[in-house]
Amino acid sequence: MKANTKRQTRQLQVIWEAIKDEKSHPSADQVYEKVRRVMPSVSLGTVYRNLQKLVADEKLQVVTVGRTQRFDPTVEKHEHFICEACGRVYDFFVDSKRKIFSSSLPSEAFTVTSHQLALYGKCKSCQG
Amino acid sequence: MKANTKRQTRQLQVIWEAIKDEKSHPSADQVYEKVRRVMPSVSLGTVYRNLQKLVADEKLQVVTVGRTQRFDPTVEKHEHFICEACGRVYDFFVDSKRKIFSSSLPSEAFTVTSHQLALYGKCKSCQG
DNA sequence: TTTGATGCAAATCATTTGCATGGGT
DNA sequence: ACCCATGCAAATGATTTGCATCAAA
Repeated sequence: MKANTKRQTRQLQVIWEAIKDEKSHPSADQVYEKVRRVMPSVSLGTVYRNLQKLVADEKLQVVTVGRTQRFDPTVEKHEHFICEACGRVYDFFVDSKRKIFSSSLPSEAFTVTSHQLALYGKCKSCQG
Repeated sequence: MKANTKRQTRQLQVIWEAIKDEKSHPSADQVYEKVRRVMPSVSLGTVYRNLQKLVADEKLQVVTVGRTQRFDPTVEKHEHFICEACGRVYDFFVDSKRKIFSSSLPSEAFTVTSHQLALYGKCKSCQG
């Protein structure tokens, strides 16, 4: 907790506690509902603002599914599999990315700073 | 023009004309503005509905940039480079994708039906 | 005490939808 | 004539923001 985070408020602590071990890639609203249980007076705006801070501090990553941002406490570089049946998001790791990307750029004049790879399909719980 | 498209309306024709040779990956609103010039009475809702039809008919592809859908008349499978400085979107093609993806799935129990790869950075017009 | 953070509500942005009317077929 | 498509406006969903007040430092 540093950089963009200037004050250690109780709501920031509670929000971080609510998401730090989440594997479900919750939306801001889902985080809000979870935080509400322990701090009913929290506001949705505060949840949004603190999630932004955590992202800026690189304690969270964002995955966009449809029109909704979802938050992932796994910050190591990784990719996502999005189940089109149930909406669940799964993390997975690829090692051989670097060479793939650098060999297929539109031109050397393009500087790549990041990338995003998402696979869509049916997860194992939704087969059949 | 078939499948989901049941009627050949003038607005559908005009909307298709407006986007079919576009390289700029316009948003619905940008298509609307362009269509308005030739058909001032068109409504934004109609533009949205017809863009959806064209996507369903596989005459257009969607690229999501931030919270906004952008439309691409290039329907062959390809990837996107998104310039974080100017917002422009560039198409590019990768051949060796298949082997990469199939070798890095979370598990064989996951069925992948599509994927989306986007590179972010600075395009050649925005260097320096 | 100072000033960033909060709660609340209103605002914004992109997109969708309900409904009466219009226009393809 | 049928009934899908349109124009319009209101509704929706996600997220942001203005502002008076509160509480970390």
